[in-house]
Amino acid sequence: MKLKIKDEISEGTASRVAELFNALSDTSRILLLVALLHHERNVGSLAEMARISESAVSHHLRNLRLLHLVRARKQGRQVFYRLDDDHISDLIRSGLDHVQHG
Amino acid sequence: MKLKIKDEISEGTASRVAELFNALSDTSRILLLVALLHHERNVGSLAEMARISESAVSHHLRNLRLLHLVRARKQGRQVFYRLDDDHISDLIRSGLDHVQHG
DNA sequence: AAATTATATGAATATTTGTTCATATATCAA
DNA sequence: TTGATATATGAACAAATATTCATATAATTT
Repeated sequence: MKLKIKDEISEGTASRVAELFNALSDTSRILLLVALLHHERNVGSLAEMARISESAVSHHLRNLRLLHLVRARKQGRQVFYRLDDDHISDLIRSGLDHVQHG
Repeated sequence: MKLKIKDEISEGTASRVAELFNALSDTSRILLLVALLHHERNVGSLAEMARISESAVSHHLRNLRLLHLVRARKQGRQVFYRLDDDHISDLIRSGLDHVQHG
């Protein structure tokens, strides 16, 4: 079902939307989030997949956590991350879709 | 229909997805794009709605045009902009939706 | 307890980028 | 043609930010 959306929104709302998309506006973070589309993964595994240092991954995950895009689960000394909800994966899928086909 | 997406993509693909979302990662550009959700509008009207200078609007529109997010139509000395396709409005709607409800 | 492993954090740096200002181009009016 | 209007563009500056490096914390192993 497609909701109707006013063609004028508050600057505050616009700013929050921008903030959300901004979290998706970095190559490394896209690699991280795509890696989380199906399974949860720990930081080390994510670092490998995005080919950046674990420190860099940790910084990214912190931002993603603050925006509620990912959730953390600690198990022993590892921390497993997963996408916070289905809406996030839909957004990522839409972006991928737009780039690959449409 | 939900497509299955591999949980590992090339860095090139990730970079293009990031570039797409990056275009949506600025408050002014969100205000501009939301203003275009229903009607096409000229630059002056867009500047009013986003409350930034026409020059700033023009710079933003240039980037959005290069990424094929908006299309321009010249009529007399005015230039009317509209969203390039439905996929774009879906993305914006999803972002708004995520911020306002979900 | 000491050493090792996994992750987090703060500071510093380099790069990117949004806006402004000045100026350019194009179209219309007088 | 001259002047006014609408939009575009380039340079410059300030602000935001991704990564690295060094260090900290927490959990496990020896």
